[in-house]
Formats: sequence, C-alpha cells, structure tokens
Amino acid sequence: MPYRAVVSAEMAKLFGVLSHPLRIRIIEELKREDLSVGNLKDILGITHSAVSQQLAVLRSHHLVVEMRQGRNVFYHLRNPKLASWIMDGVSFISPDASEIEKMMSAIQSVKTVWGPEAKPQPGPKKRTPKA
Amino acid sequence: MPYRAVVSAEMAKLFGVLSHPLRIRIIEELKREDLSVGNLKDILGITHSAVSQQLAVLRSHHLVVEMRQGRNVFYHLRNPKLASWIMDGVSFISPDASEIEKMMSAIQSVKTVWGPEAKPQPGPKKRTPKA
DNA sequence: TTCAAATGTGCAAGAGTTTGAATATATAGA
DNA sequence: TCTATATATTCAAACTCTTGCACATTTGAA
Repeated sequence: MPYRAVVSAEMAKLFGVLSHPLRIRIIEELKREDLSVGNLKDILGITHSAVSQQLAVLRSHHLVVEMRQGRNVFYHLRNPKLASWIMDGVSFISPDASEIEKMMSAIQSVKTVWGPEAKPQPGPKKRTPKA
Repeated sequence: MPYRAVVSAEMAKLFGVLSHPLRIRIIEELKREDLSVGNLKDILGITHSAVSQQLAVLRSHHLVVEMRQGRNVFYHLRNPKLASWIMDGVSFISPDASEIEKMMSAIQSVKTVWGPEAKPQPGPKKRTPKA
C-alpha cells in the first residue's frame, strides 16, 4: 500500500477520534489537569457511562493514559501538545454566516480559557469531588 | 449554549469532515496545485462520482473553493495552511505500541501503591495508616 | 482476619441517528 | 448532440446515548 494512503488512513482515524464534541472537551479539560471519570462527569454534566465510553475511545487510540489511585482512575494527556494543536485548528472552522459573530466571540473566549499553554503537571491534583 | 460547547461542536464538525482518507488525500494534493475532478479521479484511482461526493463535503464546509475553466471545474484550497496543520497532526497518530502505554500506566499505578512515601492522595479521603 | 456495603468505573445490548459506497439520473458547458 | 460534474436514492455499516449489570477498591464491622 502506498505510504500516502497509509498516512491518510491513520490521520483519518485520528480525526475520527476527535470528531466528537465531548472528546474535544475532555482533551481540553485534561490539558489543565488530570481528572477522573467522576470529575469529568460533573464538569461536562453527562452520565458517568457516557464519560467512560468517550474515554475508552481516547484510550484505545492512546491519546490519554490512565492512572489508578485508590478507587479513582485519573486520566492524563499522553501528549499535551495535542490540545494546543487542536486549538490551532479553530482558524479553519467556518460557521454559518448568521452565526459568525457569536462564533467569533466564543472563539475568543475559549482561547483565553483553553489558551496557548498550560503549566506542566507532575501528577494528578486534587479536585474537590463534590459539595 | 456555553461558548466551550459551541467551539467544541464546531471543531468536532471540522474533524468529522477530515475523518476520511480520501478527503485528506484531496487536501494534500490540492496543496501542490489546483486540480479538477478528472485529475483527482486519476490520481486517487477512484470513480469521478466518489471524487465529486468527497469534494461536496469539503465544499459545504468551505475548505475548498471551485473555479470553473471551460468544461472543467478546478478546486483550490481556501486556506493553504490547512494542509500544513493536518500534517502537523501526524505526531499524534499512534501506531500499535499499545504495550508501552499500558506499562507506563501500570508503573504509575504501582508507584502510588508501593511508592516511597504516602503523598496526599487525590481521593475522597486520604488514609494515614498503611497496612 | 473475614465479610459485606458503598463508591468509582467498565462493559454489553438496545433503539435511534448518521455516514459511505454504488448505481442511476440530472444539469451545465462545448 | 457529447463530455464533465453534480445530485438523488438505496442499503448496509458505524456511531452514540441510555439502561442495567459486573468488577475492583476501600471502608467499617464482626
């Protein structure tokens, strides 16, 4: 098989993994700090099962790695540059003309939150679980 | 809708458009020069209908623009940086080296359990005594 | 120690939705 | 007309969410 087809197929798989809003949000949240399924469930406001399934997709493609600590499993970005690379891609999105203004301000907002760089993390940090 | 969800959804759409080997190949070929459906049909070795279908997807998301010349329609990358950005993503594809990550996460897990000293654990409770 | 409950996580099966390939048909220009 | 593209239809496959249950770990009690 020609190398072009091989690389295109691999890249297509990667893009397929990233072609889901929740998976993108998970990656961007993991850029800030390592999080457990329970943490992500609260942050994203979805069921633990949905979080687990999306994490399974990311895990199966080795974009995240899991680290068990007690009864929690903390997830961690294998390559933190992935989150930055994804954000670089916002230059190429083209919303409908009617929504351009909303999109532009939304992009500005995420840039400040999911901004250019995150500080390195030695290990999972404690995020107050609840209450 | 919160801006994070808006941008994540738009990015997911973009990734969805790119999650097909032929569409990636088309983009990379268009980086070199503008091409017609017939050109791409020969280069990719597929039917003109398949080429047209994939181009329609790229067109609907404004990643390519069409320019008619005589009876041919030449396609052109709207933002040439797109092809470069896609190629930057090859750093994140993971050819089957799954054993390495499993081992790394296993080592991390062991460190937390058999580790030298009981650091504050990111669980709901931390346990002082160790069995 | 041994046992059972509580919590966090993963997995399987279902329905509903989306996507891709192939064929056929339609449109536009020479 | 003929040629180059585009679109529509069809069916099969893949995706996602929800529900329910199973497994692993910790805690507390016997």
